[in-house]
Amino acid sequence: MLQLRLEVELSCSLGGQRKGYEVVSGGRALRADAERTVQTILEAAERVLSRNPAASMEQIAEAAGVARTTVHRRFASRDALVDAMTAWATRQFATAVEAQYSTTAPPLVALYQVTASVLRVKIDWGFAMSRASSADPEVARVHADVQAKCEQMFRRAQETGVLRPDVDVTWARRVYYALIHEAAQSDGDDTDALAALLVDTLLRGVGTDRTL
Amino acid sequence: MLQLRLEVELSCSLGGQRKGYEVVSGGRALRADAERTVQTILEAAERVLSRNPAASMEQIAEAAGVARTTVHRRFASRDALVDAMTAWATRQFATAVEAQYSTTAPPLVALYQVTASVLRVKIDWGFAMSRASSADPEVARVHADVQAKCEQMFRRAQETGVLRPDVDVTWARRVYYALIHEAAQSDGDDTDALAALLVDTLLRGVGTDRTL
DNA sequence: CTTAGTTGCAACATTGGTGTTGCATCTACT
DNA sequence: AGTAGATGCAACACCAATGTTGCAACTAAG
Repeated sequence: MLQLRLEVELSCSLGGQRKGYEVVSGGRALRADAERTVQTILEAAERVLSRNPAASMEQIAEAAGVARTTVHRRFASRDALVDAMTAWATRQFATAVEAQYSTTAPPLVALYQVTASVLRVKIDWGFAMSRASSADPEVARVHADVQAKCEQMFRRAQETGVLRPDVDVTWARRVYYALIHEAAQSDGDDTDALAALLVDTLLRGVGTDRTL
Repeated sequence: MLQLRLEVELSCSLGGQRKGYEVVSGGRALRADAERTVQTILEAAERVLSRNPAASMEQIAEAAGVARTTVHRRFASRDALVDAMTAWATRQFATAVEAQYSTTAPPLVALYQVTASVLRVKIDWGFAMSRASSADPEVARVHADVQAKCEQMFRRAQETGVLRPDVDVTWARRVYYALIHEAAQSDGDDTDALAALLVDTLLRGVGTDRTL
């Protein structure tokens, strides 16, 4: 809880916007309990929508333990709610990447650390993060930015001789994203082990060396 | 067109059911032009729903170039339409696998051929195929069946020394599926090259041999 | 304590999608 | 050519989800 509020302010200063989520109230500060309610709703929405993207506001409200009217009081519309989720998740995502990404660390170390960090976010905010093509230009910018960073990292890995020189960097990134998506569906909670498995698979594949 | 009808009959004999799609007409044979309309609708639905899963019947009908009422005449409900798509795609899928799968061919050859074959179906029927958890038990059976075949193939590959003995077969299959999903999003039409790239990535990864 | 903010509840209006029907027109098949 | 089947169109009923409002009860914060 405390951590969440911290992240809000952190990301607000990063994003340069007043509030991450689109609340109905046109800019007035929310009382502490209301702020908590907003978070509860966002988390419930993620939980419900990741299972059923067509779920109704009623189901989301129920999962959050609030009345449907409360949801509508905090989010102007269904779209606004989803946009808020996307914005929130995107900021978590950006924070996770920025905390681990480094152009100076050895590519392999950077890759492993970023992977573990991103996996944690992806597991909790899978639905919201899958909406990279959002109406919010800020969200699009962050995703494009991270994607660029990712390919840059792979290029550097290629120069260092970690990645094969004959593989297309874009393809490598797509494979990486696909593996993250798949790994995030796992049930265990050991994200470090998961990240290790993921990176190992990404680099070595599942075959023996003498293959082909 | 001709090929489509052929496949229908082929799969009907395989599946053991009267009709693949759930038409409204309770069992009467459709006139040839109506049969074509059904196909057109299924293809349009796939095209539209793969872009927007929440698209309306109106949009589907428009994409198919028919009136909305016609869609409702052929499919009892929205669910029935989607189920029909799933059933159809699943049969294409099963056919593609069965045509290429072999327990006698070298695992690597089998893997490559199945991949290319499945990719072709997946590119055209991505939405319908993503609905593996269908109400239709036949669909679930086929998917479970293919999945089992897949893991069996990987086990065999492990025994032959093509797959590393320390990788979990289930994980290998999940990675394989994830790569197919990702590769199917590509735009080019050279499925053979795509399959080659996919299998190469699956087995060798994107890293150099000396990695780790 | 006081007040402004928050919430639940009940009731309501609205809307977009779904599914149905009747009829006129057209067409595949015999 | 004749007929059963297929389609388009307009009109309708229906419903579930969305979004709104007023009010009473509660509570965080000064």
